[in-house]
Amino acid sequence: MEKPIGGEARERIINASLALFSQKGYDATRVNDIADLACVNKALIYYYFKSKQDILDYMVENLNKKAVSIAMDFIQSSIVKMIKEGLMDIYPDRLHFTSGEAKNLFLENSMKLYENLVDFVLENKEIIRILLLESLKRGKHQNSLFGFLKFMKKDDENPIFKTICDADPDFMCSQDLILFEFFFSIIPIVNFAAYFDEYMHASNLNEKELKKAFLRVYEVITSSFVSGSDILLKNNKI
Amino acid sequence: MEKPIGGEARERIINASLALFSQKGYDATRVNDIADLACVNKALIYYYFKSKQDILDYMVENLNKKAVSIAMDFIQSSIVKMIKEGLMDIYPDRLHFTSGEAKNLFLENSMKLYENLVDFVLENKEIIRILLLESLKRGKHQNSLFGFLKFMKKDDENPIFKTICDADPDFMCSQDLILFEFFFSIIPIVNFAAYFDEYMHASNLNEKELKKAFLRVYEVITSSFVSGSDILLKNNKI
Amino acid sequence: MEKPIGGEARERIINASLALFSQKGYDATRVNDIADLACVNKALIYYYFKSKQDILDYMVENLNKKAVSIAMDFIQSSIVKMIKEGLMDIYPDRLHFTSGEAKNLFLENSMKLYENLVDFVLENKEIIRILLLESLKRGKHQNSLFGFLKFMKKDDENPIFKTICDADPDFMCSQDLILFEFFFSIIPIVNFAAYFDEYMHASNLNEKELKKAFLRVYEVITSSFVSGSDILLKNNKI
Amino acid sequence: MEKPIGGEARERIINASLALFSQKGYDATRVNDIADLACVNKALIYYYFKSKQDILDYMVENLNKKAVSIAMDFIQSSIVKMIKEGLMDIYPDRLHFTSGEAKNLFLENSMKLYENLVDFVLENKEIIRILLLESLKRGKHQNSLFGFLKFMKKDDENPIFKTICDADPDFMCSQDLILFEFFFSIIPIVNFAAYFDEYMHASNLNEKELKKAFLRVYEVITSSFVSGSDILLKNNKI
DNA sequence: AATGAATGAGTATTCATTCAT
DNA sequence: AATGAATGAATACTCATTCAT
Repeated sequence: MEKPIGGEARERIINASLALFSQKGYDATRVNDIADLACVNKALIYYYFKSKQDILDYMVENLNKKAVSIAMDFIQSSIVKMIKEGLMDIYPDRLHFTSGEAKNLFLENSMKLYENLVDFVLENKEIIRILLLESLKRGKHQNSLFGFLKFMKKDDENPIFKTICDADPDFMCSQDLILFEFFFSIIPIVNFAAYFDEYMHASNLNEKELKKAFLRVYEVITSSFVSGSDILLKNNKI
Repeated sequence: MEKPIGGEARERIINASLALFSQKGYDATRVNDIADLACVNKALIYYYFKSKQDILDYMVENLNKKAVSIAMDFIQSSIVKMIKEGLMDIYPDRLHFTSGEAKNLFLENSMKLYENLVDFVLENKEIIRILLLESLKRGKHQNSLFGFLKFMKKDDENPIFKTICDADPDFMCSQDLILFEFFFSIIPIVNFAAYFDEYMHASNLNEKELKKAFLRVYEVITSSFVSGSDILLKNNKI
Repeated sequence: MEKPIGGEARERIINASLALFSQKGYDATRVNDIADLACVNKALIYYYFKSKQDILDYMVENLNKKAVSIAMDFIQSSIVKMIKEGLMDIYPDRLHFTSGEAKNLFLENSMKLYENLVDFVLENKEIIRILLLESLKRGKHQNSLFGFLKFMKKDDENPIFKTICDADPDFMCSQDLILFEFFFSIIPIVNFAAYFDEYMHASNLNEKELKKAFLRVYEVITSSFVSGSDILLKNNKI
Repeated sequence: MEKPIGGEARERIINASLALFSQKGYDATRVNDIADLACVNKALIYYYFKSKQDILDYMVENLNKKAVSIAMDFIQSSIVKMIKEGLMDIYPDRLHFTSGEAKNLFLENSMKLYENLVDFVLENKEIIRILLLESLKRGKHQNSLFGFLKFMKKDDENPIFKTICDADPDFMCSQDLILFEFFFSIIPIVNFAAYFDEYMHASNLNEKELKKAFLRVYEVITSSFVSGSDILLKNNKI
C-alpha cells in the first residue's frame, strides 16, 4: 500500500464505495475492493461505518440532502425573492403574479432549475446510478426514485406545477401530467446522468455538447407538452 | 414455438430465477433461493444450466429473440404486405409510398407498433427489470439496453425513422432526434414496465387505465415532438 | 486431512463440539477447530447446523431429553409398577403406601435413582460441564441448571419429595429443603461430573472408587439431613 | 489498604471488567464493551493493563489475597489469641486445648469463620462467578477453585481439620471427608454466591433471609456429617 | 493521563459449484 | 432426471492491540 494521497481516510472510503457501487452495483462490490481502492485497512471501514449497507445509506441520505438543498435554493432565489419584491404572492391554492413580466421571470427561473437539475444529476451521476440500481430492487432504497419525484409532483409544495395551473386556471393537474412528469421528466433526466458516459462515448459528442443537446430536447418536450395538454385532457375526460 | 428442452423442473427454475433476479437483482440472488422457490434440488439447477450466469444469459437471449420477433412481425405485417399490395416500395435510402392513404396507413401501423411494444415490455416486465439492472452495471449485459435501442435507432434497419424522413425530406435525422428516441422513448417505455407495479400502486389506477394513460402521454409527446422539431433543428444548427 | 474414522460426519461434528466446548468453553471454541477435530470441511458444519450456537442448542436440548427420559424411567419402573401391583396409590396431594415394606421398596428405588443420576451425569460429564459454563453466563441457557432442578423440586411432579412428606405428614416441604436440594444435591452432583477428571487425578482414586465414595458421602448427607430436618424446621418457624 | 495505583479511570475499568466478565464470561467480553461501560477510551485500558488477560489475572490475584487475608484473620483472632491466653497449643501434628471450654470457644469461632466465608463470597460474587467459569475451562485459572480448596483441605495449614482430629483422635481424615469438604462445602458455598441473585429471585426471599437459610442448612449438614461420620468410616474401611 | 485512528490476524458464515449415487 | 453430501474460496465483519500525538 502506497502512502495515501488525498483527503481523510473516511473520504477515500466514501469515494471508493461510490465508484465501485456505481460500476458493479452494491451487491457485487466487495468490502475488500473498497479497502483496496481507498488504500485503507479493511477494518478501518468498520471504524467509520457500521456495515457495508451503512456506507450506501450514508450516500443516499447525502444525495437526498443535496437534492432538497437545490429545491430550497430555487425557492429562496425565486419565490421568496419575488415575493419580497412584490412580484408574486402565495395564495392558499396557487401562486399569483402581479404582471406578465413577473410570470415570465418565474418561468425563466424554472427553466434554470431544470438546468441546475441537469448539472446536479451529472455531478452526482455515480450515486444516481446507484440509486437507480437500488430503486429497481425491492429493498431498502426502492423508494429513493419515487421520493425524488416528490418535489416535482403535483402537490402543495410544488411551485412549478402551481405556476402552470396559475397561467391557465382551466388546466387541471391531471394524472396524465404526473405520469408525464415521472416517466418523461424525472426518469429521462436521471437516466441521462446514469448513462451519460456510455451515451457520450456512443454519440461522439463531448460533455458540453451532450448536456446542451439534452436540455434542448427536454425544453422542446416540456413546452410542447404544455401546449399539447388540451389533447391529453380531452382524452382524460372520456 | 420450438420443442421445449428439459422438463417442467427446468421451467420452474427459469421462472424462479426470473422472479428473484427481478426482485433482488442478479448478484443478491442465491442459487439456494432459486432452488427453494423452484422446489428443485440445488444440484439439478446445474444439470440444466452451466452456472448461475448461464441462467441469466439464457433469459436475456430469450428476450432479444422475442424483441426481434416483434420487429419482424411489424415488418412482415406492414412493410412486406404493403409492398406486395403495391402500396409502397423500398428505395435504396428511404421508403416510398404510392399515395397519401398508404402513408397514413403506415403511420397507423407505426402507432400500433408502439402499442405492441408497451404490451411487450409489460408482458416481460420482470426480465426488463433485470435487464435495466444489468445495463446499469458495467458488466456482461451492459449493452442490453443500448442493444434494445438498435432497432429504434437511425440506421438502415429502422423503418420508423425512414418513414418520418420520407414524410419530410428536409427533416434530417439529427443527433437530437436519436437522443430523443433514447431518453424520451426507449428509456420511458422500459422504465414504465420496470416500475409498472409500483406506479400502479402509487397512482391508484388499474392495469388497463395506467397502460392507456401511458400510451396517451406517449402519443402526445411523440407527435408534438415531430411538430416541434423545427425548433430543435434551429438550435442544432447554431 | 486423514481419512476420517468413525460414524457420519454429523456425528463427528457433534462429538468434536462436545469435546471443545467442554474444554475451552463455547465462546473460546472456534468453528475452525471443530472442523479440524471432526475432520470435516468447515462449510459442512453449516450444512448440518444453522450456526455455532445451533450446535450448542442441539446438545443442550438433547441432554434435557435424556434427563427427562431418566425421570420417566424411574416413574415407570417404580411408581407405575408399584401402583399396578397394589403397593401404592397416588392421592391428590401425596403418595400413599399400603405397607411399610412398600415404602422401603420405594425408598430403595429412590436411592437407585440417585445412582442412576450419578451414572448419567458422569456419562454426560462433557455436556454437563458446558451446561454449567452456560448457566453461569447470563445468556440463552442460563436456566439450564435451574431447569435441571425442576424434577427435584417441591412440586406436584416430584415423587421423591412426596414420599418424604408422606412418611412424616408434619414435615412440610420448607424452603430450606429446596435450598438443600439445590445447593447440596444438584450442585454437588453436577459439579462432581464437571470436575470428575480433575478430582480423580488429584485424589489418586480410580473411576470406580471415586464414584462409590461420592455416593457414600451423598447418602450420608441425604439421610442425615432428613433426620436433622427437625432442627431446620425449628429455625424456619422463627 | 495499600496506596491505590492509578486514578479513578483504572478503578472504573476494573469494575466494568468485573461486571462484564461475570455476566458474559471472559471470552465473550469485548475490550470495547469494557471501555464503553467504564467510560474510558479503549486505548487507556492498555495504558493500565498489559492485555485483557492481564485484567482477569489482576482480579483473580486480588481475590486470592483477600481469601488468604480472611484465613489469616481467623488464625490471628482465634489461634494466636488463644495461644497467647494459654487456652491452646500447637503440637507438631495437631492442636491441643487446655480445657473443654477452650475447645468449644474454638468451635464457635470456626462457625463464625463459615459465616465470614459466606459474607466473603457474597461480597465477591462477581469474581467468584468468573472464577467458577474459568475453573470449568482447562485454562490458566482452572486451578483457582482447587486452590480455594487448599485452606479447607486436610493438610498442615488447615486448622479446622486439626480441630476435629484433635477432638476425636480416632477420627481419621479420610478421603471421604475431603470429598465432602470439596463437593458439599466449597462447591455449594461458591455456587451459592454465583447463583445468589438468580436463586433469590426464584425463591422470593430477600438477601438477608436467603443468607440465613443457607447458613442454617449448611450448619445442619456440617454437624450431622460429623455425627454421621462413623457410617462413612465404616464404609470406607471395606 | 488520554485519545482518535489504524491494523493484522482472525471468525463465523456464505456461496457457487461439484461429486457420487 | 434427481439428490444428499461435500468443498474451496470467498465474504462481511470483529477484535485485541498498537501508534502517534
